[in-house]
Amino acid sequence: MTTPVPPRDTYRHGNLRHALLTVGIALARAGGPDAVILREATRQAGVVPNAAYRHFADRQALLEEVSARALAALALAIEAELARAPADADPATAARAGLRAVGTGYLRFAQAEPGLFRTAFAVPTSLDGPNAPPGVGERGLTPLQLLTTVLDDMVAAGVLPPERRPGAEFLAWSAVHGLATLVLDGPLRSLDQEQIAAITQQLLDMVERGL
Amino acid sequence: MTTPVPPRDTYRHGNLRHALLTVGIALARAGGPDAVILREATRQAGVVPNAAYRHFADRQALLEEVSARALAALALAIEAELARAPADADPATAARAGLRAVGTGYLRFAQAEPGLFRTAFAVPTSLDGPNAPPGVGERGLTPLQLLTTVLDDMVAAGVLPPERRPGAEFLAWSAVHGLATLVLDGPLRSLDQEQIAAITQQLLDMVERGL
DNA sequence: CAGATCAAGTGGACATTGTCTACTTAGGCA
DNA sequence: TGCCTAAGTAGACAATGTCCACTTGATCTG
Repeated sequence: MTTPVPPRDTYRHGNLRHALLTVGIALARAGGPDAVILREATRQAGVVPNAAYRHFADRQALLEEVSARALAALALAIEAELARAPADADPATAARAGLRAVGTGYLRFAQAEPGLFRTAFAVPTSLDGPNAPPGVGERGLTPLQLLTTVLDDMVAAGVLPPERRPGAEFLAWSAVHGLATLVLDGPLRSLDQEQIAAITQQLLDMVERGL
Repeated sequence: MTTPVPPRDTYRHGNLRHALLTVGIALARAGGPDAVILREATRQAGVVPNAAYRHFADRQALLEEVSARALAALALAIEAELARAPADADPATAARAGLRAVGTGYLRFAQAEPGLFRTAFAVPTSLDGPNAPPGVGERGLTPLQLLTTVLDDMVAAGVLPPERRPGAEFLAWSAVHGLATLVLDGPLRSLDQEQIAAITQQLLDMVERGL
């Protein structure tokens, strides 16, 4: 796995921070958060281990940045699914489709990029709050914000009673995130893609009905 | 953290395997799966690191055993909550209460024992299948089996339409497990116990309505 | 009851990782 | 032209998991 890199001829690397991030993402993609090894990253960047400390306080700092990128990738996947949602004339139908799109995008991403998905949630402080900036997609929204938007649309379309709106994002998120976990690391690990797609629909039915 | 232990006077430890398991559980309790350090366990058992290899193939094997015990603790917590459920005369009400009890017990345990909870799900192959035995509570059932039972009761009581029964355990589980994750490591980390209790009720409402 | 056997512990070693404290190099500004 | 300083390098340390060879002594046999 230690891809050897042609020795630099310049003393300066040029863009080590970016290089470490790129390698870090690749490592996370391939093996999840634990695979983000500082020394391995510097190795692949063609640099001595300590050089990393000029750009990141420690391994944790690198991991947090990588995690933020992973979260951004998730946001992008959700946005893509949202864009694919049928532009129904009926706002109620459209709003419901939006919620399903968010859930579907979330779960698709978890399956397609398990390493990144795990990495996105490996660092506790990377979902909201003060350090949100990097974890966003093209619209500049985090996954949570995308979900929030869709739920607001549902209230506006009269599909979700306003008194049930507060906290609804966490209920929907719990369901979808939980399923992702069970599918990735839990007892549903051995299901094939069709089965997962089926249970995803079932879950989204439950959420839609129950919210 | 390295509690020194009085030096043994016997060459044989007597019950090293059990001792390592006990220490391992304590470590997991205090710091989650990553805190289950093989060397630390042997240290606290008053034994040289390699001695562990007479009882466990490697660190992973120890972790798996500890994980199974953690799962058993979770099963116990659920059973306790189930036992506390009001023995209603109406089977429909009782069945619904059962489902809520399972969810409540699950989430209470996650809050009360975050280290054990994380450890229970740290090893992918410890929920079901061939290696189930150790992960059970007093009734000899795993958490999943407890949930399954409650759902069957709901069908029997006419609270859950039979056609919605297949796969229902994974839907309910997803929701509850997802919330536990969000509360433990996600954006709901900063909620106090009351707020968590409130959102738990909301989530269980959703599940009950949506299943 | 002497002695062999063999599971259970010990000792020492190795590679890997994160991280610390100097030291060196060279890009860009005075 | 020459210095300042950010960016890399060198070398070291402690910790971890794990391997191999050696020792110890409880138990089972002749």
